Amino acid sequence: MKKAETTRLTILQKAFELIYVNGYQTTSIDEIIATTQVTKGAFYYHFKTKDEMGLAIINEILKPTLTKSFIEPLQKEQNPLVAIYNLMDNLLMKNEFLKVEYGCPASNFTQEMTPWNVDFGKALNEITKEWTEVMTSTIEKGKENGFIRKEVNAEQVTIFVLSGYWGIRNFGKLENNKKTYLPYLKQLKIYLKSLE
Amino acid sequence: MKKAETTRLTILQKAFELIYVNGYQTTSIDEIIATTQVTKGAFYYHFKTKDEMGLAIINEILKPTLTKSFIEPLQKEQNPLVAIYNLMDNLLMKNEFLKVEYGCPASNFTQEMTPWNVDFGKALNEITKEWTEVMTSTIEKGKENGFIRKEVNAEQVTIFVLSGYWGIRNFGKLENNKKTYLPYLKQLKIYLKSLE
DNA sequence: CCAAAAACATACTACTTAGTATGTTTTTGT
DNA sequence: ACAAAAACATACTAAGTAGTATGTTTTTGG
Repeated sequence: MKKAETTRLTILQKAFELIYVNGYQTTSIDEIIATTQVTKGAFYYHFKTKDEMGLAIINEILKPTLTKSFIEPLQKEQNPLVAIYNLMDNLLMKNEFLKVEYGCPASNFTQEMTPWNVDFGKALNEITKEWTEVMTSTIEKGKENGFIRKEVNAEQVTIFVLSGYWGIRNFGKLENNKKTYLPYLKQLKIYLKSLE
Repeated sequence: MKKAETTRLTILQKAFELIYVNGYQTTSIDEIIATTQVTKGAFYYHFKTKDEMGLAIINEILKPTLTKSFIEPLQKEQNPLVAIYNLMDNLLMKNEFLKVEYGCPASNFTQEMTPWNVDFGKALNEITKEWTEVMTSTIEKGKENGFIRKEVNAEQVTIFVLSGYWGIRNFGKLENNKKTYLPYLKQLKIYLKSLE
């Protein structure tokens, strides 16, 4: 990788972490360049504005990250009910990067940036769309393979499950303890079983 | 009401609306005193800091509001499954104050303020605790009255339902359309029916 | 009615913010 | 090797921020 590209990526990655912890508004450019050891000139050579950087973070950091940890696991299991439960269990209890006190980065961004920044909303919507589409088609396949009852509405279940995930992340922030996730996971398991 | 109390309440109410729409960080004191027609001297006579005002908003505006629209409806119905569904339907589809593009004020506050402000977290946690306790006991009563199966875990269901609500609020922000709520509500109904 | 306290008004400060102007250094293609 | 472009560095600006200093007006209790 070229050195200039490295600089750019360093900014995006460090800024992403800072924003995940502190929020977008409260993470200043000065803070970003201080922790990355990059000067202001370098920063503004790579990004015209702070929002351009924010968009780049969503598209170049958040999106591939979520694809890897949210989407791929769904495609590797044949039984979608098992896949969904294991995905949630991994995201909530085992993922090393996602911290209970900081919530879900995608959810944080959505909460903080929409509706007042249209571009952010669009970019985040694309990510969500990808996730819901994959989960929906996974469920559909599960119906064909006899894992799930035929009368189950795949899209409804997807939205229901995703909502639960985002919501329990919020709950975790409040309680600041992963134990909060346990009753959610238990009930999720029961709910998923009801779809068999 | 005394005039001074009126001033204080005006500040809290207008600030609450501004924060609901724009977020806490991006709502400045100057903006608040401009829209309330209250001078800076008056503002800082009533509140020592911005955060003191924020806390007052949570305790004096948000808390009673949520009690009225989130908790009381649960206590007026005997069948908890009907009560929960109608509550969600009202909050999502019919409530005039809550707008799809701005989400749920309690959720917004939680997302934006915790964990970096401990006092905010505590105050918000109390509100949530109240809601979950009422919903849990409502479900327990429903078990005794034969509306809900005995083996259902009330606390699990409460957390599951509340998570879904917060999550779908986030979804609504992304889509900026109340229609997003419909598949969630349909699936919620099915889920609740499975508890009978 | 009138002094003391409460309530409000105005002008200011110190600091932070995103962004710019104007450089210098490094890389790159020929 | 060397000019041109890319990449980075430093010092600055203008606008905003929360909060303060120092007043004036209004209310209140005796």
